[in-house]
Amino acid sequence: MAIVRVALPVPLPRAFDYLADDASPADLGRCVRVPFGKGEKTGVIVELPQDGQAHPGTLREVRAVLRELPPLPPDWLRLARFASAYYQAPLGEVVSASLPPALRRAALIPLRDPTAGWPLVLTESGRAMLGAPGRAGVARRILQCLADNGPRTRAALREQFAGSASVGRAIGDLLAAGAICPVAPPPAAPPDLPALLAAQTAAVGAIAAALGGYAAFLLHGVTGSGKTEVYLRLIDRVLARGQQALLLVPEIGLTPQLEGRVAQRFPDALVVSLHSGQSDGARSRGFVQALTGAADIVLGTRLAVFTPLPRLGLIVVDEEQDASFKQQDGVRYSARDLAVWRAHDLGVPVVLGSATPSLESWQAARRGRYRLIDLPERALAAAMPAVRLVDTRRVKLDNGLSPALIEGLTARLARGEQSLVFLNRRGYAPVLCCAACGWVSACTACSANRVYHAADRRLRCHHCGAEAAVPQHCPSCGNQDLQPFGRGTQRLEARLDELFPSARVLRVDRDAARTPALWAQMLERIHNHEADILVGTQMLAKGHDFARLTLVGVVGADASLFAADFRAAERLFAQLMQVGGRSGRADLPGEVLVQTDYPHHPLYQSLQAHDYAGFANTQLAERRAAGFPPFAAHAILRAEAPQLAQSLDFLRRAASAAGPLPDTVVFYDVVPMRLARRANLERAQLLLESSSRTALQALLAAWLPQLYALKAPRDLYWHVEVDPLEL
DNA sequence: AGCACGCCGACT
DNA sequence: GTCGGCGTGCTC
Repeated sequence: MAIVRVALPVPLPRAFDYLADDASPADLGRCVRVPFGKGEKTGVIVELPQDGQAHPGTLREVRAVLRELPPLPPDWLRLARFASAYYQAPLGEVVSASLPPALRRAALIPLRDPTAGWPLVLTESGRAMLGAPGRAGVARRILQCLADNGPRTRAALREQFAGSASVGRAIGDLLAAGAICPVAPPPAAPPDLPALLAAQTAAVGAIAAALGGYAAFLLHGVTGSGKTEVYLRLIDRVLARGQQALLLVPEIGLTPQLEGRVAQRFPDALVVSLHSGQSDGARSRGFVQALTGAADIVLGTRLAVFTPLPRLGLIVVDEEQDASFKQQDGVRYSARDLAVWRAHDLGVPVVLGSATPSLESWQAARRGRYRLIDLPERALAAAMPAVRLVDTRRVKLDNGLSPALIEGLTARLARGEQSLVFLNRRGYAPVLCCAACGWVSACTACSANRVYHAADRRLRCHHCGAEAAVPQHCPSCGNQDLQPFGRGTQRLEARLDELFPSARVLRVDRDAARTPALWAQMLERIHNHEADILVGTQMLAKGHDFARLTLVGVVGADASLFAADFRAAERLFAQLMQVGGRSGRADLPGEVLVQTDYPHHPLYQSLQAHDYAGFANTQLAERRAAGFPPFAAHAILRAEAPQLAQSLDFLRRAASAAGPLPDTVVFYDVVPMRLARRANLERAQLLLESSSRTALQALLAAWLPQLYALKAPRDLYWHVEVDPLEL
């Protein structure tokens, strides 16, 4: 009787052994259903131990092995193992975080839909995971129609299939699977007609020459320099070699155009999208298509780095500096770093693309660990936008708007062009105050203030989501005079409406674009020029081409200039470059107005000169002097509990459990977190720093078992984060 | 994480 | 006399 070692989705730092009468080495990487405690769980066979190990005679038997799907390939298991070891997370947790939810829960009764050719797996509830037969039928007809007539939008498909009851849901499936596009794709620039820039050609050549072996490239190209075109050309080469390509993007929901562009560019390839916003079925289908090798291109967010790809030939990480590549709960991995490891492990090239690379990647390029490729010019003859710094110390601001910005907006309106006012703070005002007694709209569950939302007259905590109606009078002293303090997008929107009564002002933030449908609708309105002035946050900064947008006004950027976080400047620079890049992308020249009290600050000076390298090198010098990443490695142990004392106590005991420290590793003091209380939990942390990543890893590996052994209250949660982005 | 077992307060 | 609080311990 063979023994299999199974990784299970439980927060225990070990795998579990089971008996399996017919298991063979071919079952390594297969999903299994096993008894666990009182119940049953689905896991993955990660090893076939030769002996019975520590539990002879006490092993229970595997209930079922899913043999109808190919096993997860060995390189996938290596990746999961590495992530587990590096991020100090149980292998079972990594494995279950990598599997689509439906596959994790699947009762492992495989079927095959002979007509669609899609493997189906029945879930426990009896629902077919990859779409019920009725829906699959409709979906097939839609796909056939697409094949016959070329890409269609959702609206066009609705019209064509009017009367079919399940067409809406089938379209939803297809959208979620990335087979069709929610927004009409922009007319593709004919790939050969404005010919490629010389720099693009060189980039494609250099990277393509490396196909077939490991090489890491940092593709540094300003917004609009044509990085995407380089990726597409490379993918083309990869497909020609009979291989699969993996393209990781920050937030796929924000860039539906890319899905359309990829699908349109490779009509004969199977393009699969993977992101957390998808339905179970769609995600599972994409995962299975990748695993079987049916998918040619996988386009996905951070979780897609774990997609099994038997023919993988190239990994691309677009906007590699983006913080959303870092998983912030559960297994706290960096998809970008795992992508590099995976490429190295598999012997394929990896391309990290960015206009403003992370300082980690920039330093790696300076040291020659990554090969730097520059795309210095904007493609399509569009010039870089002119950046103007508006000194706000000597001018009177109108609700935060400088005369220069108001003038700029007026001029754009007169010319029929679009403007964007960027303010990274949603709501009307960040806090409501009582003028008489000093009461502020504090959150009862967090150490933060609740934001005043004028649109629905609510006070809302942006950290825990708690909300309440705006009080009629001060809850503390009864005074009726409650003042909004500070500025958010809603307040700017209101003022712009007053200032420009004839303009169509459109606010685009997470509140206004709550759902994907609303967001898509807003994008459509912007593209159709049904808005003159956009007021937006972050959301609007990423990867959108708005042809008639020629002015970007930046308001309130100074706030992050002197923030305590040592990465604040890096993030601000990237954000401003990114949002500035929205200006003037087509034939119209663009302008960026940055309002600031510190026009001579080096960050703004570099921004004005479009000098990323200058900024990055200055920052790196400071980081080196301070002994911060990338010249040191960080890890954080965090604890949260109802009482701060419990969290602090746990961390102090954890620190002593580590015993005497090697002199390469420093433990900082146990401190409450910056936002100490969140959702009624008191949080504290312990920062570890080392000049040697290896030493830090060794210490963590030895320390973790001690942490698991520590006694802690039932309601205390702790986790380790390796390479944290925020301290 | 679930889910047991296991000892101390307010109820039919 | 029981139902139920959550403290401690285990899951191949």
